[in-house]
Amino acid sequence: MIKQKNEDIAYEKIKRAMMLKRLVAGQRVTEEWVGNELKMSRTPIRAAFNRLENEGLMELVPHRGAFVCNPSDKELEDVFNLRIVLESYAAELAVHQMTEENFQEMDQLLEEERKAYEKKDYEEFLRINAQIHAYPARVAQNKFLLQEVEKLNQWSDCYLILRDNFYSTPMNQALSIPEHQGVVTALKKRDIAAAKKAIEAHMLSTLNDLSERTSIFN
Amino acid sequence: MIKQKNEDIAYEKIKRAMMLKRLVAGQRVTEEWVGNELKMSRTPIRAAFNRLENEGLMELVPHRGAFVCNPSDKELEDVFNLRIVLESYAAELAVHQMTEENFQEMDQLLEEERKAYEKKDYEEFLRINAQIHAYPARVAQNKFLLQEVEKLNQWSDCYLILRDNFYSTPMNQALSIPEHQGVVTALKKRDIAAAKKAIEAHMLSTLNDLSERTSIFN
DNA sequence: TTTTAATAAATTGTATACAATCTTAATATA
DNA sequence: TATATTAAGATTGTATACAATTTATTAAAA
Repeated sequence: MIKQKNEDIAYEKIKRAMMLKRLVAGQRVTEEWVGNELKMSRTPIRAAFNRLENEGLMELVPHRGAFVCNPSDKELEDVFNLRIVLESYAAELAVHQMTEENFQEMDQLLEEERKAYEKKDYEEFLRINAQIHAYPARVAQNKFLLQEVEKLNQWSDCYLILRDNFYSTPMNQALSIPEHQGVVTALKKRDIAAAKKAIEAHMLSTLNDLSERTSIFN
Repeated sequence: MIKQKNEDIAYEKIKRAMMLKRLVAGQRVTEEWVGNELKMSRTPIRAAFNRLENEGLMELVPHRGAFVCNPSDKELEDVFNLRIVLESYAAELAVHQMTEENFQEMDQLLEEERKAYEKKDYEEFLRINAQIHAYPARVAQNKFLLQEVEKLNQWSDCYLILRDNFYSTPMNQALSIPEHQGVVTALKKRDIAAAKKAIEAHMLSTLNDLSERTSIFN
């Protein structure tokens, strides 16, 4: 059992606070305040802030404080479009490398996703969702690609939640299960065109759902 | 004039030391040692190390030290292939947004690149090279895409230099000038297929040159 | 009243001291 | 000699004190 560093714990807890909306978009937080909340000194908090800034989840303003990111519609669109490009590329690389074992693992992830949905365990659902999206990049074994796919996925989760748009209702999760299934089916057929189409459709479906929810009448 | 933070200065200087091969691939460096060299305390050095690790230029091993990255052939290939994907996508987004002014700016960058080559100012050459590669992503105004394109470009530079493969001789720089020209020409014609082809060809030409130089007989 | 200047407060940026952890070397034991 | 144990050293990880910088407040002047 390796002991986790405080700066890692701080990073995780701040991100989780965003996911649970205990920190809201645009909110100002200071190193001292978070340090008191987490009962740590400012040193590890500072390291965590830097990491979060680098990942686009916080904005650091010198001598003023740190701010939880407040993503615009444009930024969300940009991220989703980039995810389409990267995950499609990952699928292209992976499609001829996937073994029977890989397909079994993907099926199991889909199964676990379904269970998490039924249990209404949204944090678990998001965790598995991230694994599914990153799976082709993992098979492709391009670590730079994998890192970026995982990072953008995390961005998406935080952004959507901070904007109150997603996973607040379980409806959207229900939809994504068959869409994930569709991607896996295409990969099994080694049909890269179909896989890309399914990835793009799934990503846009998520994004569109978002646009609807953004309406003030929802 | 905004005063730069020590952690930013440290970050820049460490990266520059890599570019000038004062730090070599795999070399071990400690926070204390770098702090003494740069006449700073460990605090800003530590922040710089974290940033460099996040960008893949260093590897941090708890309680053992930090190591300058030692990229493998596979990693270099992976990065260049990813750059093809991202810069092609950027070109696709930018191709119909580029104005006459944009084209003039690109031409000017090409001109400056030529001058830097003639002056044998390699640091300047690399700086302009980075601007040229990032230009379409900048026009596309997807800040996530731009950030990633710039980051991968920097990786490439450091990796190539750490492996003694590039820009040690001016030959490779001479080659890339007409290749850059080719990309710009295609963009001017709004010919996205040609632009993508030119981008891919340029990237692979750089990578191939690398493979040749990797031979122990060179 | 509005603008300007000076001062105080808040916050980050940095240095330093100390604690925890890992590595290495020395020592003891089989 | 080989292996296990222990201790010492080196290095990062964390807390804290202080410096530098920015913002907010107050007071003064126009």
